Amino acid sequence: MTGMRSGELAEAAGVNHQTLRYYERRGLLSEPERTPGGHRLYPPEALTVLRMIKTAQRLGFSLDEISDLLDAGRQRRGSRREAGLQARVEVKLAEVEARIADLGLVRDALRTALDFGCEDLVTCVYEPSCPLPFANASRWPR
Amino acid sequence: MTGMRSGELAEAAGVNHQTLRYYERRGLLSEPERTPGGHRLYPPEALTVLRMIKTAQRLGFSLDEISDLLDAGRQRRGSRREAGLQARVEVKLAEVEARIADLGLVRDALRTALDFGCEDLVTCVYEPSCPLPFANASRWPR
DNA sequence: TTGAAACCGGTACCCCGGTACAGGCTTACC
DNA sequence: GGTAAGCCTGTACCGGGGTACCGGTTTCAA
Repeated sequence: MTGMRSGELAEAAGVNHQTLRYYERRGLLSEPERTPGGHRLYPPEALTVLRMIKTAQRLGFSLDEISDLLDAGRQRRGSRREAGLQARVEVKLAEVEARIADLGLVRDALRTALDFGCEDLVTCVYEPSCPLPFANASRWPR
Repeated sequence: MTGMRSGELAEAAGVNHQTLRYYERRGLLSEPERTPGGHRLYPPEALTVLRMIKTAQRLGFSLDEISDLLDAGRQRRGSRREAGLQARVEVKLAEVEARIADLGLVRDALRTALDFGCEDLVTCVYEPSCPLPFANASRWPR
């Protein structure tokens, strides 16, 4: 009866020990063996799964998406069923690129505000020459 | 007794009418006049403030930060106190640039996963040649 | 005058990814 | 066998930015 205790695994993976139970509830981490007294005993694979989860999170996948990814992987290794990692990565890549493009616009607007020397949003919004993107803000008199 | 009704303002600003009360509670929108019956009557400035809020949110500021920004602006117009918008924009610009850089790494990792043709994270993590950044993931035998 | 639409305050709930706490049991070591 | 550290379950809470529902009141136009 070997395996890692929950605290040990949490430490190795660099997560809070409560997170392990949370992932178990969410179905990301499968239920491990128990000692006769009911304490969890994780196999080494659990650490691998945790690292995968963290990597995927880092790549922008939500826990729900990661759950799908893991399930899809488990399916695939049995039957020849639909893979999808490639397809999902493509989708996520497009999302990330869109987000980068959008943040680029934000960055430009912030730089503009610096260059222009904006000192107060309330004044700026009344200032026709202020280049900040006040969407649809017709600038009121007074 | 003129002014916009709450539904009118919400519509004009493109926000949910509940959001107006929420912003009022958070101190972003000051309490407007009321009709004798207690209905809110907003001055046109309220729409301006809402557009400023939305613009600032778009630039990456949180509602707390926006609240500060608005307060700072109000202070400044009275006394010569505390400038701040420039400084805060600088900080926010740095944050946005850091986020862009980080997302650039994520994008690269996703592209790598596509190029490499990764089909399954569980397999990949055992595959020494897989280039995905499984941080600290020593690859287990079996 | 009547009736629908709009508005009121209060409170509860949503998503997301966890984190904390309470009260009790198990394990490990001396 | 004692005791401290570690673990168990269940439940509640965090933050950020809202959104929904309720029962009751006000407004406005026909």
